Amino acid sequence: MTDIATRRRESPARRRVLDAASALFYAEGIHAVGIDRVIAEAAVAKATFYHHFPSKDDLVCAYLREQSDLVRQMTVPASDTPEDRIISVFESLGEFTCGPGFRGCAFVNAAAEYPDPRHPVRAVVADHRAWFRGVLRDLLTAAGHPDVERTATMLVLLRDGLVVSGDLDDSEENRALVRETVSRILGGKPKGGARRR
Amino acid sequence: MTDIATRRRESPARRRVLDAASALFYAEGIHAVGIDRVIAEAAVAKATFYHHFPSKDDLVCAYLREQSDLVRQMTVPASDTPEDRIISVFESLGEFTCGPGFRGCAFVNAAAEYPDPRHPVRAVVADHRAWFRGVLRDLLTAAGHPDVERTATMLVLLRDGLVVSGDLDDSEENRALVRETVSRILGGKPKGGARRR
DNA sequence: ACGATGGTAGACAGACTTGTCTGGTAATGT
DNA sequence: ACATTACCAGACAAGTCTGTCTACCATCGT
Repeated sequence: MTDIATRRRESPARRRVLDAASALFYAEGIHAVGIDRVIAEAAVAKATFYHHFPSKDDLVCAYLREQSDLVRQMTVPASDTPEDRIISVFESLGEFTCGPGFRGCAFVNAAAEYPDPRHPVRAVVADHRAWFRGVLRDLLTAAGHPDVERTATMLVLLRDGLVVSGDLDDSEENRALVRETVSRILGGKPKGGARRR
Repeated sequence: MTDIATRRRESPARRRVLDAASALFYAEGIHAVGIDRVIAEAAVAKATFYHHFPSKDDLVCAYLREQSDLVRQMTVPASDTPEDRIISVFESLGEFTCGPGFRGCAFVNAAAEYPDPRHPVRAVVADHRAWFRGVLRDLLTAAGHPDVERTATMLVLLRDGLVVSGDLDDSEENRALVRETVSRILGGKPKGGARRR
């Protein structure tokens, strides 16, 4: 979606607005950043801003959609086996949470600020999450995993844990455990109704 | 901390403010709820509010401290074996995320709205997380688990996953998988450096 | 009897919020 | 040549935000 050709065609002012908004919203939170801050940082007139984005909500959705696009472009797991590809996805995630400016997941953080499930922002978040779950489902299926749906759900839990704890706890410690955690989740074979106890 | 004796001794107006603030902050977010909303809901004069809470930040911290106290009171895992107690803690959490008014974790949501790690709100969040990790560490130690620290870290990741995904995805599905997920995390024995490939 | 404490009601200040509107300039496509 | 489009600068409206302040009332311990 947001490839180079599209960017070249798009208006420079709009680009500056989106870049400024992304940096500010992610670093400081959405409600905490006013339109005036965004247009000042983007060096854009107010009328120009409202020409490209009819409301702040539109800007927020555009910000999240672009983040989703960027994540999708970066998530191209290139490894030998499908199982290694799953591990690769999560190791990238673990490294991401150790990055210098990491402040949690843009989607989780945005959802915390927009509690109404019917709000458009929530739809963008849900769309992104559905995509990620689909990636995991495909990889598990390709790996011939015997319990695709349930394991995909568990891996989504791990994903959310990594982005939250990566912001609030020691992200290096988490990164060092990513591989082992994925292995434990993948490796526990349920084998019918037999439960440990 | 917040036991019945303390509550009886405390001022009714302050109690109403804290109750109103807790409900509003949790349901709608902190930045989205102004002081005027809180004092109107609590039926309290503005001067009275600022008498008990010098600033909004103080109110937010008091809200989170009380939530932490409530969680600690509710987290009294009564089961036979320590391992069952761990499962019990997470099954309670899974049920909690299925509750009617569940809107995610108060601490995670608050942290999303206060990105500055040096902010007092972040200290309350960190304190709560340290307590929870300590509970897991103690239970794992009591259970004689061979890998206490690393497994505690993984279980914290699971906790964060449950509270985030419980708000954004199908919380019933997560609840149905809690027991199995904890088992997989506990059960995968690292046994020296042997890694699956 | 009296001061301290805790409470109510509401005006006020000053900053900040989103969003609209006027007016003018520059580039671009037909 | 001309209309459309994109852009800039900034005033403005109407509301909300946190926090302060005045003025008054009730209760209670000493």
